[in-house]
Amino acid sequence: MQNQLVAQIFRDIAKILEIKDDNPFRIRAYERAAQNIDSLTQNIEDLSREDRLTEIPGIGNDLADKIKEIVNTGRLKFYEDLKKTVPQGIFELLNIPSVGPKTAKLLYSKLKIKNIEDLERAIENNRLQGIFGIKEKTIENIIKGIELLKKGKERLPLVQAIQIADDFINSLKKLAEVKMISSAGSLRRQKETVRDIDILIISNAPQKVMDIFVKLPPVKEILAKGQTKASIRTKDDVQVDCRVVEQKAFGAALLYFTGSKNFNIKLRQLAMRKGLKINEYGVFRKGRFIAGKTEEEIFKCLGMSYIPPELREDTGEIEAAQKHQLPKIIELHEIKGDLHVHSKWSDGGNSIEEIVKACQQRNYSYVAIADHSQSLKIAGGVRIADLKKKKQEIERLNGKLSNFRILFATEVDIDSEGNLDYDEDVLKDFDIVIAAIHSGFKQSKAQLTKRIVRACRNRYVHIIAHPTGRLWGTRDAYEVDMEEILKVAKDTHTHLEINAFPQRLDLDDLNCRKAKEMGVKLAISTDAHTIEQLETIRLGVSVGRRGWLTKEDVINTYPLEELLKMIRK
DNA sequence: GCCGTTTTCGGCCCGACTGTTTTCAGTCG
Repeated sequence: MQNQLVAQIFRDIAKILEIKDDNPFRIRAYERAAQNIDSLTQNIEDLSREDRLTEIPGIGNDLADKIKEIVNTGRLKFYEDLKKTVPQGIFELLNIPSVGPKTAKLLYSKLKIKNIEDLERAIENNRLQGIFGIKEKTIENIIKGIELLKKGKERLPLVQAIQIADDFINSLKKLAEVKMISSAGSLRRQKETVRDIDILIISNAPQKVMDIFVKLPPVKEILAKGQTKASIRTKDDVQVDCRVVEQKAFGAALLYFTGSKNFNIKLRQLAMRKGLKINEYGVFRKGRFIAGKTEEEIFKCLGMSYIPPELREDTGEIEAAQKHQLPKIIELHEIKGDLHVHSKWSDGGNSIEEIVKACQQRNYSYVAIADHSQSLKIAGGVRIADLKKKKQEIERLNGKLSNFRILFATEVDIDSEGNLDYDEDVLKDFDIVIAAIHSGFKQSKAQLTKRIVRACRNRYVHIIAHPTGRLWGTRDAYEVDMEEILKVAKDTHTHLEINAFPQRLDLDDLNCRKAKEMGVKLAISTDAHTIEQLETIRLGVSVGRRGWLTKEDVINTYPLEELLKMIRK
């Protein structure tokens, strides 16, 4: 899969062209191409071979030829020549907040600064003073920017971002001046990680709201503060942007502030062709305000269906909405049960009875108690001798329940060869068998793929849990051939899991979409080890929504009887 | 460099905030 390589080369080209002060539209063309290739669900090699590259939005004849060259030879002459025209490492400067292409170029042309180390030395030796266009404040901002970059603040996992945003929103919505408040940006789009937090407020007293916002307890530093917009940095170094508009612009502002950037550009272009102008204050025809209070009315006046925030990435949703062919993506309330919950029988914190109660409170009609298998001793894997007792307990509890069913399940370990940790005559007794890899992550891509494929081929395995094994901040996804796994999953009628555990969220949105296209149905499960964690199901649903899944694509939206029929191999 | 329900050429989203060059360029989202 060379998609990433191609996207990276195009991104680098865009940066070089930026420094060279090339045509900004040409630069954006490379950036847009890179982004669209990144969100592609197909292999770019396949598209190249089939001569279908120009079907990718933002790819014309020129870029198609460049992609072909990369795919066929692993390199691009244009890129290599271009690289020679700027000093190596100068892109590094663009990573510093407040330093853009103009400043980077200035620093190089005047002082021969070509990386961060050079820049730091120049600042120490007061060599920046006296450069045309650079004064005290700019130097200060560069120093701050370098500091920030060095802290290496990565993107924030969604679950943490939600927490921080909620803290701000809860403090602000108490104010009499705040009429309405909403998160926006990538948080509202429910991206798995976000870079900063965006908050939109409706108020008639913007200045007052701003004053209070920048003085809230978590605020460490004010980055910018104007009439209607302010940015701060929290004590944990998270940037929070706040924007205040008046009520009649709420929808327009929410739309603009939610993004994504490419989505906004596409939508505004489309409006332009209809003789309309969209900005964050509304939709205008010949300068006259015609819509803006709600997002719904804006989509309507563009002649398209409402696009949920999770889909706003310019990956085909706009075209689908114009034809009124957007799928009706899954909603939280459509989940009828959790298919991956751990109990005290292995390393979970709650008894089956407690789990059932919590699930009933969530209006579920079933839950699969999927404890670890025997070899996973560190996680209290259930010995074969104890399985019978566990099953008896479940049967006893089921006897007392009406309108709810506990499923006897296991999360059986896949060993380094792809063998399962229980024999088939044990597996056949479970209502649901989930198979998962818990060790040997460093094996080759081929071997890891083979292990999962073998598990899929087992006639008792219904679901593959957390198929790429990533643990956010701890472990990268292990490398597997997802295409191959999806093919086998389809052939063997096996389902893949979206694991809603906040550090996993895997399968990710892109692979979900790919799974759907290939006809593989998914399960959205929490892998909860305590009943509190059942709540994380909403994160899993968000991943599914971003992956264009409808309730029909997700097996645990079906009533119990249908579910059991559906998973039969 | 892409793209077309005005266009195969001539456009390309739009605005806030900051710092510095007193009318605007640079950066950001």
